[in-house]
Amino acid sequence: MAETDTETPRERYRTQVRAEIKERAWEQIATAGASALSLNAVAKQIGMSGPALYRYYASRDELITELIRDAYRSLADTLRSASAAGADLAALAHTIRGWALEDPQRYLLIYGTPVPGYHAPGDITLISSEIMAILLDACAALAQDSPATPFDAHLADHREWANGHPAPPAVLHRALIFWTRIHGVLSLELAGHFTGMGFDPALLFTAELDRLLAH
Amino acid sequence: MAETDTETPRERYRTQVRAEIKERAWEQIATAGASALSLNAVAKQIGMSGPALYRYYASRDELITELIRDAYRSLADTLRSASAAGADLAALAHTIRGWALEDPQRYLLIYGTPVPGYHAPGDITLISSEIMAILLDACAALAQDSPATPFDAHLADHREWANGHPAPPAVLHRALIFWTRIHGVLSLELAGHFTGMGFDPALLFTAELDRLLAH
DNA sequence: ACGTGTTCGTTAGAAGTTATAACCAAGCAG
DNA sequence: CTGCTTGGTTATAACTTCTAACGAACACGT
Repeated sequence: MAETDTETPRERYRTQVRAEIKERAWEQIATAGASALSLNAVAKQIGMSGPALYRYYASRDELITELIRDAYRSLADTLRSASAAGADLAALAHTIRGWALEDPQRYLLIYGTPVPGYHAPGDITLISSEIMAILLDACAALAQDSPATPFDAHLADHREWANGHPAPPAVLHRALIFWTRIHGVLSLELAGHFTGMGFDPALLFTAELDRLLAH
Repeated sequence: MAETDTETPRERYRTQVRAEIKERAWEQIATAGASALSLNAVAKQIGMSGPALYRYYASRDELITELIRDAYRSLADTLRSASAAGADLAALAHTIRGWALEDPQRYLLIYGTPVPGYHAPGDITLISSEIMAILLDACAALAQDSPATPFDAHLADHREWANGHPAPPAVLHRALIFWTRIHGVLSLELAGHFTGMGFDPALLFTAELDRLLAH
């Protein structure tokens, strides 16, 4: 392990502390949710008192934004490496579910209820479109003959979000419903709305995935 | 308007104040989300100072639970009256969407990210199953020939959640995917994940609904 | 090797929050 | 009219985020 050594010890220390802060923050979020994240508690767990933490993050919101960014980054990386390993759309779906179950609050931090005023910084929407690009590729690789719907026509005129991806409207449509259906089952499962209903959420998930791939 | 007059003026006043508290609480939630609901702010808006509010709700959580209950109640009532007016599954879907867009935070309060520890009291799950019953009825009314899936077989053995509804497994399955798909599109729309993508969420919603009804 | 200046941590404090305790006034009943 | 229940008040405790002021430790240029 050599180089990238233009790091002063000060900078090394700083990034390490920032990492530990995020570490502890994730622990809190995992057990109590993002709304219960307390900077004070994080600071005390690390062993420094309260306001010291503001040397590393300007505000609670900035820390949370960083966590959201990391979560997106993690999902994008996971999907990209799965895709590079030859995963098809079905495999990607299971990859997403596995990633979500690994840390439900991390998924919910991204796709859960946002605070009404919040606007993600630009680089985050960039990662989000990286994810979308992977999904679009996987959908495009799937040769399928869906009848053209009115919404397909609408998408032909509104494809900015595809970021120049050359897929035909039907593929764009497929990527969207892949997203919404996966999220529909997954978010209800993670939010606990299936608990006590008796059936196995995993089976519902794969059943829904099968339907998506069938038609 | 007569009777049910076994109400003492004290009780009348009490229920009226409780109603106003909820009123103001909804206003706050609608603009800033449930996590930003402040009992103090609500109390001041009503004109009484802070702790007076604890005569009416034992805690912030109790107030929020009551709001969740009211939200469920409102959705169930809306669906029931729509159903009574002859609405089919498609109409119910649009009813749900209309209800959600009317006050997005109200929908998200029910189906959004929960706090990890939270368990809804029994009477709320009761309302929830009332909603499910309406959906099951609407799905049962729709004669459809879906090929039996493995998940259908699983549902045949795990139908407790249907609360004794006599629908066959395929109908149970249809009700579930109706729920998850509607929620998938709707929650992403309400959370703002479609903003800036260019297409019209309403068209995606109806397209997804059409697919659901087609197969 | 020695100032100097940036950085990091501390404590103090302001302005919030939920929630409890103690107290007082007003309403309702015997 | 006496008293009890109820609804409001203020004071306080224990939190929260976040700013300010100060001190110490470190890195760097001379």
